[in-house]
Amino acid sequence: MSSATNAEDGSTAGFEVPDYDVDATLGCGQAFRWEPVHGGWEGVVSGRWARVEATPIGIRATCLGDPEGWDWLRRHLALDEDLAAILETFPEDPPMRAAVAACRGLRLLRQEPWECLASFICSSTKQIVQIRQIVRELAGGFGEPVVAPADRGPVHAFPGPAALASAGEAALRACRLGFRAPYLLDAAERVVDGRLDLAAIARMPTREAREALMSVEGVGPKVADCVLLFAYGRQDAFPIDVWVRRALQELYFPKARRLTPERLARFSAGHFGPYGGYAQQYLFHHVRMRAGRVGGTARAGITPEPGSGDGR
DNA sequence: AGCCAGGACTAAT
DNA sequence: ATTAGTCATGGC
Repeated sequence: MSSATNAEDGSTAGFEVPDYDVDATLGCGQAFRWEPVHGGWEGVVSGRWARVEATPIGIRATCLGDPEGWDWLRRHLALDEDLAAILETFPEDPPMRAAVAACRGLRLLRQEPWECLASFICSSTKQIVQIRQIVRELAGGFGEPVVAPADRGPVHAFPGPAALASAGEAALRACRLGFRAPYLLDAAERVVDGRLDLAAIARMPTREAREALMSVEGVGPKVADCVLLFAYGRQDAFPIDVWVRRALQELYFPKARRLTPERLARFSAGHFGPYGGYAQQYLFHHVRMRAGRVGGTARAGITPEPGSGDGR
């Protein structure tokens, strides 16, 4: 930390961080509660409202109340991660190089497991803007109020499993969850009654942790990998969604007719190295930016389609 | 109006 | 062990 100021009702601190792209990190679809406000990003971390802005040498953060050393935010934002060392492990191929060139400074967050699991249960066959909407409604409906600047309107923490378990399926469906409502309910009930121990998962080998997560209804391989990667720091976990699947096919298997999920998973695990999940997020964000799906509406005619010949 | 979305589940081969 | 149908909902 290079500087800090403390007012009666809030604190601001500057952090020197090389290669930190705030927009890419908070807007790339790994987390759903950070929102762009007045040139910065605002969200709720560990029950606290926080604002983050990019500076020439790193980031500036603001919170209300006692920041208590900022470890909660430093950990969430992964400020201590050696990004350069991670990027060096990426494979030296043209698609990977292009992705890193396009969004260097993107970092994986360290999210709270329950919020991450619940959010990605809501994510299946939903657009990111809709996921953000669902998560916002869940927080507003069932989350604890959080102290925030008065002009922001009411801000709520993401609701804990007990709050969602007691909400009932109908109330969850009212948040536009659709068929995912019973899935989220199942997850909440498992955490509440102990069948799913989110703290124990942190200590499990990745394979075992993945199985434990997939015991929840509505949690398949992709959602489990997202939680392993975004919340549990298993940076070799490689979520394959429709965007990543298309990117892999177009960029690495332009001739292949169709590849089974198992074959793509095997290729990814072998090709992208110990930080494959990190590489995956670079590919994901790169193709979505290229398609105009980040920070606005899609531009006509650029949406990637299989066989459109953009890859090489 | 029709297609698609950071999928997973189920039933039928 | 693979494959199609189904599930809500909203953006484009």
